[in-house]
Amino acid sequence: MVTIKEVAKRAGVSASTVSRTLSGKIPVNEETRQKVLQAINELNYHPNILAQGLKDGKSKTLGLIIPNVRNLVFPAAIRGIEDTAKKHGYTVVLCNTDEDIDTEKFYIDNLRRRLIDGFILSTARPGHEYLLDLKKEGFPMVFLNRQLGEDVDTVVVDNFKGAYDATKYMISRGLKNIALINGCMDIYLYRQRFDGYKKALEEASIPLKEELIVHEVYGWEDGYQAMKNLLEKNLKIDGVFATSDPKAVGALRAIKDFGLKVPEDISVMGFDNSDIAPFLEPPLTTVSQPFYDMGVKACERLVKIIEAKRKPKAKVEVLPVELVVRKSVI
Amino acid sequence: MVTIKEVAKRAGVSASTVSRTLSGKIPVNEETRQKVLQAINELNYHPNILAQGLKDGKSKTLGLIIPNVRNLVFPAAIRGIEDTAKKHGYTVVLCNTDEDIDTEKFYIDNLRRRLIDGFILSTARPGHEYLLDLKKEGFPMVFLNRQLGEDVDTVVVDNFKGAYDATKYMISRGLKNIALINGCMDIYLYRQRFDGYKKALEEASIPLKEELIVHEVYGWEDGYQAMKNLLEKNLKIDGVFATSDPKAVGALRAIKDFGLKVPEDISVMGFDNSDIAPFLEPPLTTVSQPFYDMGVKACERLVKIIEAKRKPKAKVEVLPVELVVRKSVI
DNA sequence: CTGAAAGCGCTTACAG
DNA sequence: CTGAAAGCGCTTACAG
Repeated sequence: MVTIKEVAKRAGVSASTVSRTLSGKIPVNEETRQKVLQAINELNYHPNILAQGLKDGKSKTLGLIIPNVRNLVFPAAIRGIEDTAKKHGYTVVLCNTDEDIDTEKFYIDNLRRRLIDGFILSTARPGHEYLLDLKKEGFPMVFLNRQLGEDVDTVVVDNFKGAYDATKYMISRGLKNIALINGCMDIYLYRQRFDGYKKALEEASIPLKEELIVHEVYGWEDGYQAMKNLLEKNLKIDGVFATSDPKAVGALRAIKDFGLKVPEDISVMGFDNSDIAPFLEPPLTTVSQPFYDMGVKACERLVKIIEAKRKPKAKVEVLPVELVVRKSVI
Repeated sequence: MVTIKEVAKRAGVSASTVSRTLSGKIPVNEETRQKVLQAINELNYHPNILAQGLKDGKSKTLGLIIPNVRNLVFPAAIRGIEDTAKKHGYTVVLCNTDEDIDTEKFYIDNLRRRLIDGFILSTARPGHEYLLDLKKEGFPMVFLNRQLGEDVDTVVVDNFKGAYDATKYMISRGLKNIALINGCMDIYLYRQRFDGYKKALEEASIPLKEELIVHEVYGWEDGYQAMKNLLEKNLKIDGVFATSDPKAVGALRAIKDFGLKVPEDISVMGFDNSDIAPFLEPPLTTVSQPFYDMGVKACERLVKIIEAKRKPKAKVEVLPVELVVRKSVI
């Protein structure tokens, strides 16, 4: 690669001058500026971004830490982040942790050694409080989808309302025995979704039935298993609210494999509105999360924090969700 | 962050000695080695990876360039790449090009300025021959899924055989009027899949019907549209081979929306065996590609090239595919 | 075996 | 406005 020295030589100036005409922050005589620009062009010079950053410890790189790209919800968010990062001259490193805290720590440590400028994390949950210290150290960071208090910038969705609306809708359709297939209760968003579900039942004076509720379900396979178990218990169930689309996909399959019809026998409600939802059979009624936008917002925020002279106060941004009615609820 | 100087000071040695005990390539007196190690521990020192690389122009970073993470086929491959990169101490930067060559060039240029050590690209097609020059320059690079001649290391799947087996299977099930919903013919893998389809028909003495073939279809929406058009023409069709799962997903939906049944009225064959395939309705019969493994293989190969003293000769690795029979073909 | 020096490719006070 | 020097955090010939 062509270096600044070669450009300097060709233009007959010092490296400092080349650097200055490039940065534009310090005035350079128009005539020499032209000479430098010409040399840059002739040599097709592109400054080494890493070397540029060495001095002030920046790398123009962002770390994105998620549980697993293979989870349906992430690709859209990743796209939002990546598109936004690109716009601001940043590059993004993708890290999968499988929810393992040691892997997460490994990545954080590793990326810091690469002078990473900031992190977007979708892995926050109890036990990950050390992230708050990182933040206190002044390290730029935003939480996406997951949250852990108010001290870190966060982009989430109104999970309570989403679940509440979803459940209320199911009730309005005459459903009375609505099972819940939920995720880990120590992840805040699943607790909120659980609360939304409870609240809607409560308002309709429908008693909560413990035997219809299953937590700690993760992904399609698990969703399939959870639904199957529920079905085999021969409980009275006319609907199931799966608090994520993957779980709904699994539940759908289990219900059909059990010989029942959706939504005639059992209605299914999802949460996410992932790309696949309209193509499922029946097309999935679900709660839409603006994943791409969440990615954009999170990334915009992170860049703002990184580039701010004075760090802004953390804020939790709650984006709206929307019930998308298709055919899986009667 | 703690620097090498601070460690040197604490251990009462020079920075050189710290560097040497860390690299282990040059002998250090056991006693001083211990002192250094202790200082490193006490200060919790982690060398700056970027600074380490500046000297020899390495960054321990890989660039992964794909059309779009939102395409169902990529997440698994990304996981394979990322897991493998991690194992070798590399980090991976994800770039989406939407098949736009200028975006691709932008990324390549940008990443080179970051001393990227090599690329994995899933975007090769006619018009991207400039990549071959990059390779000739000695730049480490491997193609994944897509190929462009024999001069670049490539990891692909036996696309011809996959399509041939798929079509042959459909024929063996008694299907005679098998439509083809295919991708861009200038992408080699789609040409191969087309060839496999043709060959199977030929062997069964079934004439190729141009009106049953549609190329240039990309993704679910497009797949839906293509199938709809086919259906509206009132052609005799008893099966459709969609050369990717997303297209199959769209076709499935279109057939059902048209009031027909799969597979009773029309059989559907996919290609990919993406995670969603078993959960579709009916569960999709398709050709399985080992995406995760392909990612692993591509990354292993890239690391090998990067770290080799003498660059090995390029080789095209063709992994086997497998027909996965489920319920969408009669 | 070990230290001082030079260098990787930049940027930025410091002089002038 | 411009150049020479110092420095970012490392590594690696070069001496000893």
